[in-house]
Amino acid sequence: MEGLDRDKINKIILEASKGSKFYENELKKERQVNQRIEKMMQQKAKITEQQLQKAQAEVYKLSAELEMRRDLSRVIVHVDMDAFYAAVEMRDCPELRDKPMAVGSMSMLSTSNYHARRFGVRAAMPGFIAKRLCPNLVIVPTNFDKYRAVSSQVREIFSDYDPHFLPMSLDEAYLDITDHLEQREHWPASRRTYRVCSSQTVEEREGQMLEAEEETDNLSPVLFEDSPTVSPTLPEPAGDVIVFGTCAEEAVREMRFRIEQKTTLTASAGIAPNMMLAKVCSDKNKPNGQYRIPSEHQAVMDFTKDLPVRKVSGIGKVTEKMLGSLDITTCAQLGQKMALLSLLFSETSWHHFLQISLGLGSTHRERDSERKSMSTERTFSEMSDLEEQYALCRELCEDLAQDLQREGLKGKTVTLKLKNVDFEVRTRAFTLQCPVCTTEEIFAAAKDLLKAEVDHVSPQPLKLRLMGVRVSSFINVEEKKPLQKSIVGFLQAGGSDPNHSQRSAPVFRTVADKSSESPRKELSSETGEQEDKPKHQNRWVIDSGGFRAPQQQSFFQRVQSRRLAEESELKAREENAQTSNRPTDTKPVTNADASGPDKAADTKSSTNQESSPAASMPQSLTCPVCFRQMGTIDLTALNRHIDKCLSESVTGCEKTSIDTGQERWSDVCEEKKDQEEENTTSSDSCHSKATPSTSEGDRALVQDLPSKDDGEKPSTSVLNSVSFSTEFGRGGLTPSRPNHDRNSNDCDSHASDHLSHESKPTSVAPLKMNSSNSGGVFSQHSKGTALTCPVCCKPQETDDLSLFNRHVDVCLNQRVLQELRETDSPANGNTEDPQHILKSRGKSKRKGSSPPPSKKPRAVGTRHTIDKFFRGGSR
DNA sequence: CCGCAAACTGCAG
DNA sequence: CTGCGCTGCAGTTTGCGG
Repeated sequence: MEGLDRDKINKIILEASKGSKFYENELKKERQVNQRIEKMMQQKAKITEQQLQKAQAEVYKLSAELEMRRDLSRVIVHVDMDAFYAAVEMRDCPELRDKPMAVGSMSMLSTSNYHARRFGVRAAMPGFIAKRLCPNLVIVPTNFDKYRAVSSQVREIFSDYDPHFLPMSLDEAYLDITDHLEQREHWPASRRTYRVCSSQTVEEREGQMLEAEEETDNLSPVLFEDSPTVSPTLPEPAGDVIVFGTCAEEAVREMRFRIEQKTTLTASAGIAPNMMLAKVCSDKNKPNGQYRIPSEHQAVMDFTKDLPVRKVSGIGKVTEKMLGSLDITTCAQLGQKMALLSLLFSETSWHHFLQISLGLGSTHRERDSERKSMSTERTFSEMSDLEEQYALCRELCEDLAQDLQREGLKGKTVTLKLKNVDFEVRTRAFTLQCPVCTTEEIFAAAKDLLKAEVDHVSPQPLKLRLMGVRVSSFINVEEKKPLQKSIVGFLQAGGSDPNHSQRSAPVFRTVADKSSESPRKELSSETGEQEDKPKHQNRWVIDSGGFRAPQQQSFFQRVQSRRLAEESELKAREENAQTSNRPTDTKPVTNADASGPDKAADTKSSTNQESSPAASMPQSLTCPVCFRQMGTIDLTALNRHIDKCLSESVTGCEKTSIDTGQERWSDVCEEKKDQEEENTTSSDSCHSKATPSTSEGDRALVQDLPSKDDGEKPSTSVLNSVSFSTEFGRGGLTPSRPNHDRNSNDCDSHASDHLSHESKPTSVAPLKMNSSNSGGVFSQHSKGTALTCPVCCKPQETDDLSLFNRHVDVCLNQRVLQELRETDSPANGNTEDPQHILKSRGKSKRKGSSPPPSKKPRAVGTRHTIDKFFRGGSR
């Protein structure tokens, strides 16, 4: 069988890249790394024997501590599908089976089959280079829908062994099978018996068998050195029955067998006492093999001893090189040089190194982390035209805004990323006063950043090959929980209405992500605890079945929630794609449109802080009564709108007819939409559009209000209702309610966040209610059933749950307003500057989550910090 | 000195 | 014939202002 040797491969790759801009940049990066190493060596030269001894003592101490905490009680499995994308494509297209093929494009490959790997064709290699290595290479475009489908099949099997398994990607997951093994011990053989019933024909299976043998012959023997106990990888002829044992190896073998039966794809697995080792193990007998490190101290140390550091997840090319310059290539050497490393690297880094050298890793999941940023970027052929660049920037903002809104996120920091034709990357960031999520808001910031960069290089034009936009610093959604619990009682009282309680009482559940109801159904075991989510992301959602209070999750439980969220997100996306035409009120109206002429002048005239994107960027206001996003900062318009809302509240709920409300709103939106469309034609016009006229008196009122320019407290002279609305809207605490998006129930948490400050427990209810996909609260009702509002107890003439929920919102918010009017005057703290609240909150969050800054000069980025490992541990 | 934001880097999949 | 991705996280460095 043909193939290429390593030298030849390297030579071809070099020749293909040499002289290119990319290559030049690579060389430049390499020189930078070398400089880093040089600096490190200089430091090393200065280290005294005494320092080293002291450091050694510290290392010993920490090692002992870590050793004491070593947990060998868990059996962790890392499963990795073999050449996943390629394998799926080969399965579905038999002609590809005996050809070298890869999945991806001419510019980048995602993966390649084992056939192609013999030519040096690898993942993350550009297709055109792969073609030089292997001219016969077939490149198949990616088909993620297909991979997702297969992935979910595989995950179903995973959940039989660990319902809380942790998926890392479509083709990879960690499982904790400790509990499974305990149960399995007592299982009768019949429960571990599987019949080989493949949909494949015998010939097909034989063909596969041949291929497997073929590959085995051609690949390095080390790669295929299987664990002693591993049984033949391919199923026996049809009709046969396989009985798997009860030990860990047998359980994993059974799992792999089932995967292959179900998908005809093979997987590799690693079994070890922690995730770090399991991951390394899964690679050991790839493809279609498994390897186990027994849960014994000596076995772990034996394995770790000769393990190349590069094999460990988190040690990349640069770290490998830096360690290599200190003569460290294996984990044993890593351990021997820990004292030195502790003097040369940051605390975070050397702690990580120490863990690796001891063969330690996490044995359970850290708490589910929330998303920290969202971005989109695009590579293209050289672009120097300014107009084009701005247009692209806007396009990216648009895409990003859509994604943000889909997840109900708003962030304060906008980052622009640029890569020029020389592959030099620059990022420019700006942090706004208020969190944003709409196209116009993001673009307003991004275009200023772009302009700054254009100015910076002028008179030369910016020659770009990539542009990206990122939003981060999402508003804190924590600290809302107690209140959310308190709403339960309230809602239950309301929910006792026969109309929706008779079938099955509405149930509150906490979910990690808003839209996770549907996928949950697919899961095999539906125990209560497994659905409960960690505190910090509790959201109440109605479901059928019975009331469940939130509980702390243990171990891998959170993982499942994350997976559910992922899956549901996928679903949501698909749904979104199908319903491309949104109602007119969906698009949050742009801010730039709404900014008055004075604003425009502001941005253009000055260069100080005031003209920064934050200052020039108007924020969107949200009506505190009906919670609709105004899409404008025109306070006059908002006031008028609130007046209407309030006057309706006085006359009673039934008057706040959902229908009329919507009509009115869509009228407003039509207006705004027109403006927006006009504006999109020219990026410069963004600041030049004034909102619909305002009277002089109104204008005065507006100017009295706090602006993001000063961030001061609102003037006490403003009308009650206005200061209220300002607090809600400007502070970013009110959920922006994209009433358009059926999938978004998003921002409820933010609202309760706000209300928690107000100490108005009962008032929070409605926000939680409009969450679920189907419209929220009473998603249980059957078609045609009349719905009765739990607040005003009036039957609603609508079948549409989202409308109904909105009505409930309105009712409840009117209650809130009433209560606030009765008990709170602006003087007793309700007018506290929302900016201030946000800011202090942001602070406290960061404090909790970020490790102390390191003082060490040279450090390597490490993915897993020791803090993280400890967090889940006994400390 | 601290805290923060910005800019940049490394890493994984 | 050309020609090296996208997303997200975490960590480090630097400069600023209190």
